[in-house]
Amino acid sequence: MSSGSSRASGSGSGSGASATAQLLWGPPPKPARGPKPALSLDRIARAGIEIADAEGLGAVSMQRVAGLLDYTKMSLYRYLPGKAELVALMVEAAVGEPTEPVAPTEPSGWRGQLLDWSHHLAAAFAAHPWLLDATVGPRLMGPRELAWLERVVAALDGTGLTGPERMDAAVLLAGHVRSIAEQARAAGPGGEPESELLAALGGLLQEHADRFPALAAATREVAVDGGQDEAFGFGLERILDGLEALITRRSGPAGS
Amino acid sequence: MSSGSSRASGSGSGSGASATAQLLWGPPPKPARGPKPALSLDRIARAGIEIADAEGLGAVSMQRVAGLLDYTKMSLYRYLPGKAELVALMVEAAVGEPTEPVAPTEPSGWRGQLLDWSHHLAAAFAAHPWLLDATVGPRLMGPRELAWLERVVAALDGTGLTGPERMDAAVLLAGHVRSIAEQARAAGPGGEPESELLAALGGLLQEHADRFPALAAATREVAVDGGQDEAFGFGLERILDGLEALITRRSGPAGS
DNA sequence: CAAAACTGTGTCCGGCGGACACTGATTATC
DNA sequence: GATAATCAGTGTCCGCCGGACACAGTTTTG
Repeated sequence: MSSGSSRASGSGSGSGASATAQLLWGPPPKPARGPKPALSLDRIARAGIEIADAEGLGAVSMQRVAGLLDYTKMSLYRYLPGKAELVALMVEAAVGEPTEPVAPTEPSGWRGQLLDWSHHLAAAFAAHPWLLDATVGPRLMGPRELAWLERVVAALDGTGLTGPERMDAAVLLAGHVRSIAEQARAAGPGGEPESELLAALGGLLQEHADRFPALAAATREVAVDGGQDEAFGFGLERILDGLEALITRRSGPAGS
Repeated sequence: MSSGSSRASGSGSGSGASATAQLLWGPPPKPARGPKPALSLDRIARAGIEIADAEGLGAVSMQRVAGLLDYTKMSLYRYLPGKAELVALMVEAAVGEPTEPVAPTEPSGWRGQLLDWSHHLAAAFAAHPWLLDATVGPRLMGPRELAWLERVVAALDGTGLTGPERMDAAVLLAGHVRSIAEQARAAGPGGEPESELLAALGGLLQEHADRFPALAAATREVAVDGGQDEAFGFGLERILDGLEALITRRSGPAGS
């Protein structure tokens, strides 16, 4: 199901969406009658994260997670309806609480807020690269994840942007952070500029430079410039510039 | 998976990267000695696309593809080293040849070029939603895919942007198109505004509106506004505005 | 005509997510 | 305190996946 993703779940017992919602949003730890559970959702999620951090999301299977906790695979199904829910919990645990706004809301402070937010999000992706795999496609988000979204939308309060526009801006920013994070991962966990993959791609590009003249020329310059950090900042500044242009264009003629 | 995705291949026989490269870039159809192959890479890829279009990338397995062609699974391995290569071929076949630039390169024609390019890319994602799943993470790109990238980089020739900056702009645009395409897919293949998933998310959001005030307020307005199309255009205009700001800022003081 | 080379097949393996029936511990009720 | 309901953890089974490998059949080369 890993790569398959999209529409696959919901085959088994519960209604997939609401089951996930219950786990992510309303986990009332009812006092039960039988024996006390030896495991907990938190421990399970942390075990999954440990595996994913070390070997990627593909290495996370029920058996692996259970084995790491010295239990059998089926024990986990007493806590989670399926693997999709496990991943959802892992994501929710790994993203962490969003950081507080740096400064209340100075005039044009939104730009600093968004900059800060983007860097924090990028840091989360860097710390847990598998988040890129776990957050693709339509899914149900947890409270932590929504809180991140809330922060960026709230930062745009008072800018004159409509609600949908603020949402669109959030999507725009998040998309950029994702793109760069994926690019950075392709280049290798460390700073090595040449993963076997990038080297192969570069070789092919130079080999067929006649078919891709602009591209070949552009990539030849990359070595001189920095790397992914530059790309991150560049796109970020472009987006913020674009937002600023819209905001001033709207408030300019009427207000100040 | 999907999700497995990332680093999983390369276990078996050939060196994963170069094998894929050979299939995508240099397929010299050598005249062979034995019986003529009854299948072809093209037919196999098209069968895979047919399944993926109908049921998503998760439904694409060797057995399914082989079955659709009335062959057995192992026959396919005579043509492809593994599933990763199959997906790579499917992507390369599905993206299609990039469209020609609309107008040579008028002054500030780059903006129209990029707009056109983005819409064509969005159309590709809409026609084959599984492309979103198939193009995540570090992969080797085929000539068609590189040609798309080439077109956007070429469109920025003569704008004063450096090579890396042009690449960064391409990543920025592509990331935006991806984000919107994923959002659109979540809303449902048709135009239904309420997939079960979005409804659940909206319900949760209103239920906890106190924790996400800005978000709750922003999403309440969504119904009034259009939908994903607006989001696409909005982000696109912001990015282009940001690029234009940089371009004019650079060439302004010196040139015209 | 033989031999080599190649295509397609059947069978097997380990691993995956998950269903289901079961044992055993715990606790609420009488 | 005895009993019955309930729930945690286990073992076994299934179908499906990607892939390895040996084999049969066919066609070209010498």
